[in-house]
Amino acid sequence: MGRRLPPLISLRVFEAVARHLSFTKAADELHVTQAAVSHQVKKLEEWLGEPLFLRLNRSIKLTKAGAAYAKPLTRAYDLMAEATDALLQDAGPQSLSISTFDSIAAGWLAPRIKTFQADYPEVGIKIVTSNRFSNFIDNEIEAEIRYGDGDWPALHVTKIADEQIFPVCGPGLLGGKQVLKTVQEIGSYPLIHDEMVMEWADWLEAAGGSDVDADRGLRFNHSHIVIQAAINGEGIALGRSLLVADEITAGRLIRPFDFQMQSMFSYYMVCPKELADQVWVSAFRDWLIAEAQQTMALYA
Amino acid sequence: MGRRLPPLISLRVFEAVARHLSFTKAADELHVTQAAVSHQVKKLEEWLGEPLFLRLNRSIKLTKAGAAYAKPLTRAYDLMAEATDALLQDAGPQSLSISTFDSIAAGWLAPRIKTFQADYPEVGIKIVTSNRFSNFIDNEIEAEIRYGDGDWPALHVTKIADEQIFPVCGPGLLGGKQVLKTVQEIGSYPLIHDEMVMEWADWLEAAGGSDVDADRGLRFNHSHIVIQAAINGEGIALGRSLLVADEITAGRLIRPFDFQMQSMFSYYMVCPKELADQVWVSAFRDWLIAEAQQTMALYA
DNA sequence: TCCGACCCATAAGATAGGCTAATGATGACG
DNA sequence: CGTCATCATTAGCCTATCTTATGGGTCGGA
Repeated sequence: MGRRLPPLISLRVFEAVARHLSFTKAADELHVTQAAVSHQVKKLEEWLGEPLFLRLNRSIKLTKAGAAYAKPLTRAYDLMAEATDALLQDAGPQSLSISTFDSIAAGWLAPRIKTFQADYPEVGIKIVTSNRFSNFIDNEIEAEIRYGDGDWPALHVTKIADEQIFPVCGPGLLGGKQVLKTVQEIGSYPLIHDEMVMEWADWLEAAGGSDVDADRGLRFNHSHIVIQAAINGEGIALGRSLLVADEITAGRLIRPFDFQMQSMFSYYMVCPKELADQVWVSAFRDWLIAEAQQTMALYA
Repeated sequence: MGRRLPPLISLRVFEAVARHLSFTKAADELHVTQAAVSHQVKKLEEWLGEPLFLRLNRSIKLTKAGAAYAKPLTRAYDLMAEATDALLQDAGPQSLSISTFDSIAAGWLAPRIKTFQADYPEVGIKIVTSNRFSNFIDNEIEAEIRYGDGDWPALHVTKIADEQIFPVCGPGLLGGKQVLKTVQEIGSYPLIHDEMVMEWADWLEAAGGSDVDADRGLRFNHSHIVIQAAINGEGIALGRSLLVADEITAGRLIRPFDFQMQSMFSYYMVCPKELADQVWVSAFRDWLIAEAQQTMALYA
């Protein structure tokens, strides 16, 4: 006879519920829905043949049996978590190297990465910028943030965010006006072209301004420089939602016209398939998704 | 940030492997295949990004990290198991009432049940014999062992064993001979008919002895009495594999002719669906299956 | 007293993770 | 050397788990 243990997932869920005294809060902690928690608790109660919670109108209470049960479980899970942390700490100086393009690194990732570092101080994070995709062969990179169509069959791919394309310019450019009423007014200002994004002509057509002359102005192959030029008041550029978010929030860029068009490309995190579930890699992925969601909320 | 815990199933598997220092033995303990264990260990190692075992040729060794990890895990699972046992013990005098026909209770279940009791001394076991199926309405029965076709849609049904039908008789009946060479020789002895099993005529036809007169002899509606009559040398009866196993083992019955025919009915354990996963109910089910398998191994 | 907010339960359907079966690889042991 | 014992790997199935959507019940505020 081995040990007699209930279904482990149910146990874990029960323990979380017992700590929070709330199905909903436990669901948050475990990143599942309240319904899932309800199921698991019910399952455990049936397995034991014994109710663990009293369901009151707007709250729950542990039964006597439930309270007695929860205490050692909390202790057990603490032990596990401690042991896990200890192992992860000791397992040499862990490092996570992330590769991405300059523009993403400078315009979005670098300003945010410290919050990830704060959550996982034991991981050494290295950001490697490169303007070509990594092949992951030499094992020097664990993960890469890519802008593209998501079709990389040999790798583990997770979409981080879609991207919106819209005009941006320095706040002084419009001479007091904050917004343009018609697309056509864009024609009165110099344009800045970014070879990494769509053509102005395409955007203008989608926005209903195909009669505007789309060829005037400066042309760069680097989004970061485009953004700098726009901030400096050189003209109106097509901004990529993720890359201009901070400049807009800080007021260094404004959106003179609010039509936005979704790019055919998106941001993805990729990594070798065998690293997909590694704890730091997936922690980083979760963090990326959450940060991107927060950034993109600006454009909802 | 909640706790950082690996996939729980992988953890549990790892802990078992670490105790046994064997994937195969751990698989036995956990009632899964060796392949499943291999998968889970691999998964955990990938999650942690750290090997836990050294694979030697015919054995494994914990790595330093693995050994340090296993110890607190064992402690954690012990805590859980203790807490679970305590809860199950305290949760009032637990009882398990099992209903079944007289013949099964007397001929097979009763002589074996003490081994179940020994494994689970804290459960009060009650065997209720009845010659009709329980309706499970009054909640006085948790489970029932049925002989039939398995088609009870409102209940949780698990097959326990198929049944073989074959001739049995007391060892003295054949007057020194231990076996009969042909089916036809059965015609020289009195027959005992059991209304709960198939007709002798059907069995004889299947065995190639349709010319034997199948109507002679005593007729009972109770398998237990049929078996007693056979033991007493009253004639040859058709024995049900499960019910005559002990008598055969003890030498009180012999099989004069070794053709056996599978019954169209089997043994099933049924219980209300909501009790199917309750710990004692499923422990009993597991025990039943194991015992039946052992009994049926006689006839393989 | 009616409405909205908050909680947990339940049903139905989708999905992912775990399991199995089969087979391969490796080295030991007789 | 062949055989056995042990762990690894692959592919596919299946079931437990999760989600979405909904409902019922209660409390508090307008």
